[in-house]
Order: sequence, then C-alpha cells, then structure tokens
Amino acid sequence: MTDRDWRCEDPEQQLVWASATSEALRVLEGKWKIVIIIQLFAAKKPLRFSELERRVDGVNQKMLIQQLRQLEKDGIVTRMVYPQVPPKVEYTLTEMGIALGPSLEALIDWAFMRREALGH
Amino acid sequence: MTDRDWRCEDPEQQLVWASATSEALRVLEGKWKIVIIIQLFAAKKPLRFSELERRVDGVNQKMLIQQLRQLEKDGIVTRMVYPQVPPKVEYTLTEMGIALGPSLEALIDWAFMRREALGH
DNA sequence: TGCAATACCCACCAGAAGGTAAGTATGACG
DNA sequence: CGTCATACTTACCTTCTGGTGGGTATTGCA
Repeated sequence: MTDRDWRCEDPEQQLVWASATSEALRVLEGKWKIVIIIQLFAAKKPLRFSELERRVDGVNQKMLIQQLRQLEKDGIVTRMVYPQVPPKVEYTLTEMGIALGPSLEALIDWAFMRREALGH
Repeated sequence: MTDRDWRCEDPEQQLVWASATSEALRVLEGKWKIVIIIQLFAAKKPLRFSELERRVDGVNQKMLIQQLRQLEKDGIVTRMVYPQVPPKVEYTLTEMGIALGPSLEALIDWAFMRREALGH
C-alpha cells in the first residue's frame, strides 16, 4: 500500500495522484459506460448482448459494442462467446470491475448530496 | 438519506443510480478538471489563475479558463475577482468541491490497485 | 427456398471537445 | 509616451465522440 494522502505538499506526488485519477476516470468516460457497469452490477449475473441492449436505455448497437469493447480492453468486463447459432455472448464484470464498487458508491453519495444542496 | 444499495433488484432504482452517477461524472469530465481539482486540494489555499497555469502541466489559457468556468458553473470552485491592475483572480474549492474528497480517494485507490494488478 | 434470430461490422455524417496564436483591457511606472 | 503584468477573449482549425442506416454470417425450421 502506498501513502494515499493526496493532499500532501509534495508536487511530485500530486502529479502522480492526478495522473492516476485521470487514468481511472478515462476508463469510466463515455456516454454509456457507467450505465452498462451499473446494469452489470445490478444484474448480479452475466448479461447477454441483447439483454444489455434492452436494459441500457437509448443505446444503439454500435455504441453498446464500442463501449463494451473498451471496457473489456480496460479489464472491467469479460466477454464470453458461446459458439452456437444464433450466437450467444455474455458479459460479466471482472474482479477489477467489481472493485469499482466503492468508487461508484462514493460518487453516488456525492451526486445525491449535490442534488439536495442544489435543491432538486 | 436515501437507500444507497444500488445493487438492488429494482430496475427503477437502477436508473436513478445510473443517472445520478453519470451526472456526477459529467462534472469531472474533460481533460483538465481532475488535475485542477487535485491542485486546489493540494494547495489548501486559493490559487491565482497564473498559479494554476503553472501547476497544471500542459494546459493552455483557453482550456484552463474554459474548465474553470465549467467547474464554477457546476458549483465546484469559487471565482474571486480582486478589482485591481494588473488583475488578480483567485480560485477556491467550494464545500461541494471539498466533498468530492472521498470519491477521488476511492478512485485513486482503485487506480493504484489496477496499476498493480496490471503489473505496472 | 427463404425467413428468423443474434451479435455483430461498415460507411458516413454532425457536433463537441481540444488546441494554437493572436488580440484586448487596465493602470502603474519610468 | 511606451512598456509591463495579468486575466482573459477571439478566430480558426483539427481531432474525437456519438449516432444513423444499412449489411453480414450462421444454422434451424417451416
């Protein structure tokens, strides 16, 4: 475990924290990734492409695939192909995807706090 | 406090969590925002425009202002203008900006975990 | 024969985001 | 009068992201 006091004075360390966080955020960026991840979290089981398509409201096939591929590349989801016809492909969260839980929870908390503070 | 178990089965709730998180992320998105926020956190004091320009490596004036204005609009930073010549403008984190702390920490933790897992 | 089901791929387009280089406003100071 | 410092603003260009509407491959089944 590294020292995590990113409010420290060391400018070098600040650069490290900043770049680490930017990197982490890049994995979550894009219009659909969070929604996909939360759907996979909520389902608690592998989801087929078509199931995701149904659950992620408003997404189209190209976008869904694109984001899934990026999430796969980033180690957040696993793609499992069943060689049958018609095709069947299942997506699951990896361990690293599951490990995102606390961050997402913290973000959710902040979002709701903010909502209340802004009076919505 | 609302129920925060976003891994629940209720599809309606999932939509709420998903949209809340997307909203929160939108506030942090953009190439420079995280770096700006972390610099303000680390400084523990108001920073002038030119100080930020120096601390946020690689940013140009237009981008820095643009992102600062968005952060201001989103209630993350405060812009304080001193009416003097040459001009002096200071930027501070709002309460809501400071409240981002735990989320950022969780993201940093995850980012470092991921780094180790990927063997960097 | 030909259609259905599933998970894609491709060409193309529009708008948003990011970036560069120059200009502006102000008043103190020499 | 001209220069300096600071915090912007503007015009313009390039790149990235999101989106639409088509097409494809495979095999079972009517």
